[in-house]
Amino acid sequence: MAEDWLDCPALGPGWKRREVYRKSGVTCGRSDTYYQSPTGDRIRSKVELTRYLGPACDLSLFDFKQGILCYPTPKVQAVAVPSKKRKKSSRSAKTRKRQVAPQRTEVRKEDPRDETKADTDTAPASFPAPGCCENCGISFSGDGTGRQRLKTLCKDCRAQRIAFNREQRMFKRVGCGECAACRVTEDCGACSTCLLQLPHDVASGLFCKCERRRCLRIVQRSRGCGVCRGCQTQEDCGHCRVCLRPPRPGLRRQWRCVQRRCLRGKRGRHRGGCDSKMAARRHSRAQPVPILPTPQPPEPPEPTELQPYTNRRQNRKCGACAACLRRMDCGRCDFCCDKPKFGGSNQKRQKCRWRQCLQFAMKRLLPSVGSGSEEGAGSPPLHPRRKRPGSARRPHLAPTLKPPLATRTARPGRAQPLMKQEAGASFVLPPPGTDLVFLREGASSPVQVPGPATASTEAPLQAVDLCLPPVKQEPPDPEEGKEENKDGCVSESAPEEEEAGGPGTPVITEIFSLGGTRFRDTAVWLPRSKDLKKPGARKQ
DNA sequence: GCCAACGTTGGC
DNA sequence: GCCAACGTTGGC
Repeated sequence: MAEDWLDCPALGPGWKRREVYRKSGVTCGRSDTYYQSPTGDRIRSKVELTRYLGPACDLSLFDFKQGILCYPTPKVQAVAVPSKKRKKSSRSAKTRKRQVAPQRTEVRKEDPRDETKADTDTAPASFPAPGCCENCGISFSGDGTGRQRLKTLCKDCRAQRIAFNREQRMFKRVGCGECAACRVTEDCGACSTCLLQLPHDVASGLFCKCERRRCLRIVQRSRGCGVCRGCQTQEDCGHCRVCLRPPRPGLRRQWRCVQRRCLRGKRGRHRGGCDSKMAARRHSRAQPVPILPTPQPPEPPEPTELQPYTNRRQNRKCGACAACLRRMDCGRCDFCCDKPKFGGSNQKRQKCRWRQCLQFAMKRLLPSVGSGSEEGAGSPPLHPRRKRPGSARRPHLAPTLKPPLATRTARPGRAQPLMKQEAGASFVLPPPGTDLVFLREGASSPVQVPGPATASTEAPLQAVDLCLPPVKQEPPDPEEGKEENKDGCVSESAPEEEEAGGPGTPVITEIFSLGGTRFRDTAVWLPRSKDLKKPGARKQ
């Protein structure tokens, strides 16, 4: 990837340009031109470039597609080039940039202020000295990679890390083929995976193998590899953002010093597992596994298809639910805030949470829900923005569409059957300006608004008006109890992750969007929804 | 497993 | 040309 970037002297030193030809789709062959600033920012259009450089830069002579100046007058040179050169050393350029994108929080390492002040609030303190590899410590010059997390590694270490990760994924998918576990050919029939009859979807990368057949070469994260620089560091550095972070009252989690985090992965995996959840499940299996009372065999996953756009892209819109019918971005959710039109930095690039199709989200969560019975589920979208005649299904489903998601995330016996029962009817449109989420009493999860008949006749449904701005009310730290309380291990996650999914995120869509795998969060806010009908009830 | 980041593509 | 947002990937 980095090899594709070519210097673009027209914009000044450090600017790079890349031309990418679309390899598939209806626009196959079309080329897109991207630029990369000396600080690593990606620019996709002339508008963005103008926005990036600020109004002082006159780009009228700059041919964005070609990356050249039509008239190499000193005007553009005088403005564009020096301004970018100064960007590293002057404050004005950066200030200008922030005026354009006020929410941009990325901190560029070249800012000399970073060198003079220990700005651990903004600067990623995990970065070693500028230009030094986090792993081996050698100094290296950036090669233009856009990945922030890879920027801390030199080329060799990065390649090593990526190769290692790929290998681990492969082990998770198909195993090494050599270890004892991989040589086991039959399921044990007694582990939780076998008992739950989770689909053994090896080909799609799902980790639903019988626990005794999981590759032994999968590295467990919670221990560390023990050999990398991070693992071998014995003492906290005392100056990273974790060490400098003042203790927060009530926050039980402890963070591992940035300099002591494993740089590879973790070693010494438990037998047959790759993550803490699996480990927890195995731990709970220490006692003889009781014979479950005839577990309900999961319904065979039906084909979960909204209308695909293309071979590669899938239509995520049913066109009928309230979210699909919503025309305007809320402008408040995190995805909206990320959008350039709202002043964001365009990093997440996701649809407004309030506009993310509920039907699609349901299907992602519960693939068997409403299939075939709901317009939008098996029929073409009502308002297909992206249609692709004759498009074929993807060869395999996207990871978030895979069946075990439901069995993994849904609360067994409660939410899933309920949602199965109710999906399939059309949605009730909320009154203009409002978004309604219906909650069935006793349900462990929010239920999409069912059809009018169901909604009106089937008591007791409760409508919770989430009038905009639908702001998550003081969400309990989802991190707490998620990692820390599981085993008391010191988490390696960065402190800022606590603020993930910050305020302003619509509750319902946060659960359903982005993979729709936050069912666990329903446990967090469900009681709150109950509280709504019981004023005075204790807030969780 | 989950999420953030971002490459990529559809369509206006 | 530009934007919206889908889909993949690296990291935690």
